[in-house]
Amino acid sequence: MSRSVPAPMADKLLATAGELALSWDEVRTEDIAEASGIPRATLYYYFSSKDEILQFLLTRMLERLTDAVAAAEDPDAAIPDRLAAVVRAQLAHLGEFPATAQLLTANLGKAGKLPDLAAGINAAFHEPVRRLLALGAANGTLRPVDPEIAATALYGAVTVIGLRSLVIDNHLDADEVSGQILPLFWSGIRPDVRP
Amino acid sequence: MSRSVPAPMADKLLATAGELALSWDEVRTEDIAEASGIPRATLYYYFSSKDEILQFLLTRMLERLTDAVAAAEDPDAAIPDRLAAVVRAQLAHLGEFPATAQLLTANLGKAGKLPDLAAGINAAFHEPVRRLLALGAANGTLRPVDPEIAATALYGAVTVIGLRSLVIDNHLDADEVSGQILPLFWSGIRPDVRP
DNA sequence: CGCCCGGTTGGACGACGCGTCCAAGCCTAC
DNA sequence: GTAGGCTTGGACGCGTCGTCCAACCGGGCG
Repeated sequence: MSRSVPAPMADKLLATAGELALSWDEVRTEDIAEASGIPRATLYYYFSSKDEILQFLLTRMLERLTDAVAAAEDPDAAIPDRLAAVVRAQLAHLGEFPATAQLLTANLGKAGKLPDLAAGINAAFHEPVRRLLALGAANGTLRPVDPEIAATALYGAVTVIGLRSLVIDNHLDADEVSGQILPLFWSGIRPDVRP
Repeated sequence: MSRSVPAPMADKLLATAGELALSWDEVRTEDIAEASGIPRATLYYYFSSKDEILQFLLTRMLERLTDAVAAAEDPDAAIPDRLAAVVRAQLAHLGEFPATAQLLTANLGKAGKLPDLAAGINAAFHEPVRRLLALGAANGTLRPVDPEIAATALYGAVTVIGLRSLVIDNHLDADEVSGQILPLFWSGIRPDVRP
């Protein structure tokens, strides 16, 4: 169990994530200390292991994303628009904090064993989409599909396309990318019927 | 550079992947030795590092998948059917070799830095889908979408849904899962127009 | 037969990073 | 001024990786 981390230290850590290697076991505690300016002994005063530092970075990132998604949604708008807003907010977050986002996917092996991280991914990515898909199916503004499956598919598509954009282009334009993903999921790949 | 691995040793290693922890840095070389029956000294005779063993496992897995995908495709069938066959073959492979598939995604951080692994993922997952999407768009059997984006989206959706099925249900029925993914991508989530 | 040579193996070893511990310093509150 | 909590440097034990070597095995060849 870690002591509650003082805000300035949390900021330093989150700000420093970009300078660390992607594969967490190639990051030495001394690297974290150097990059963040927090000495090793102090890190171990607050965290009981290196993996707990990773967990801290990732849960903080997911909490912020969960909040950003909630803020992006206009409860009065039509479901398809709300869904678009959620996806755009998720992509915008990937673009804003690329380092932690890549840390998450690069270390899914560790992350998968931490229950609260799985819950965080669910709260930030899966659940907001699943809810809207179910609502839309119920009121007829979306075609009825299995919301569980479709939400998972969107999660996979959004994160993989987002990370691909980050890796290849080294940046991510949320409007541009969501403008590519959403029409694909909206209309599918069935050819338009000729009238 | 690793010596060419004798076939019996390769088989032992691939067969043993399921007994190893998901996070590669939690796997000790001694664990690999015990699980596979190949002594540590012999492993280091063929591989120059633990990561090279991981790379070997993953590239072999991706090569098999690439072959399976090529075999599943009937060049005379219609593009949408060929696309469905490709996706089904990918899911079937995830179901058949769940351990290596999970190893791949759990250690993307290491895998991402190895160029031939990235190429392997492309050859097994991305390229076959991209090609069909482009062909279908050209001959009108698929709605024209950016094949690059759509192939990436399908890759994300297929792997994430496949792994979710493996983790939750502990098995994967390729027909069932492809029967859920394909209609979603085929028709999208736009509500059907009332005539 | 005796030799060579490549593969196989056990065991020892150095390097290195993690996590622990302690003692000294510092600051604040009382 | 003193007590208690935070901060830090430095040293240490421990486990794992990767290396090395010497011994062994078995087949091919002169």
